[in-house]
Amino acid sequence: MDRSKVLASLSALSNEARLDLMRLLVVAGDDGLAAGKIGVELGHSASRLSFHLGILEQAGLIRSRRVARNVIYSADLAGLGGTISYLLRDCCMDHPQVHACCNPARVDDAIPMLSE
Amino acid sequence: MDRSKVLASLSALSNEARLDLMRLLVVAGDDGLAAGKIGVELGHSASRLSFHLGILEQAGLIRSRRVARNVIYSADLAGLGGTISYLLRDCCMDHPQVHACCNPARVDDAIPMLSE
DNA sequence: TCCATATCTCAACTACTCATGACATGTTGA
DNA sequence: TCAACATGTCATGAGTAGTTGAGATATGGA
Repeated sequence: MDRSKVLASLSALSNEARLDLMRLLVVAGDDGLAAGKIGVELGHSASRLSFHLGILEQAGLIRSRRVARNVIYSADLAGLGGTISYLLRDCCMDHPQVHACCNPARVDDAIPMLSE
Repeated sequence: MDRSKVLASLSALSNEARLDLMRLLVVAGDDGLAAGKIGVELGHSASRLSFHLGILEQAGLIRSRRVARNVIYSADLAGLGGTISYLLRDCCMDHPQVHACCNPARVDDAIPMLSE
């Protein structure tokens, strides 16, 4: 995953509406959700929703497919994972203290830290 | 870690200059680096550097301390870890496919995925 | 005290982000 | 074919981010 893509992903995730969108789509799983249903769920106008979905899709964090008259959106877990992975490896240099946070099963191996 | 803090962290990280800063400070370790040295290393003007350091510090991703006439900056690994942890847990709902990416030692346990 | 060094703050400007409403496009069923 | 529905695109305007250069503040040594 290249740097500009990671920057786009982080920028996409740094917005409350889009963070809500991501969570909703992760929960929805591979089946995804129709745009209209998402709008109702989150209380966004169609154009606002379309704007944010477009940013997430361009960042490679979600995917879309047309089914009849609906457009179904679903989370792209590889994109999400790739972004987090980049942060851990290329930005945090795989520092054990940072790694400990995302690997609950192995926290004891690492330096004591970060519970908030 | 609360949501607004995570949003601030993600926003802070979604900028090339600040991502460079973070990496530099993670590598520098607990000793940290003086602002002047960082500026030389990354080729930023003093005011530009101060601006970005301020954003990272406000987001809880770095810390500063004054030593003589220098201000020494160092990475706040707990802040960084907390942000990544939030993404994994509250946004990705601890999905195994996303988790796999940040736990090289246990990738085999998870669904095959994301190498790019 | 005075000067050089290190860093921060401020104003001004450009560029970008985001929300809104109007309109366009594409799809389905009568 | 036409109306209703689902979604996307566009123009606009407010607000915010980022860069620059000038100047302010703080520190240490002569």
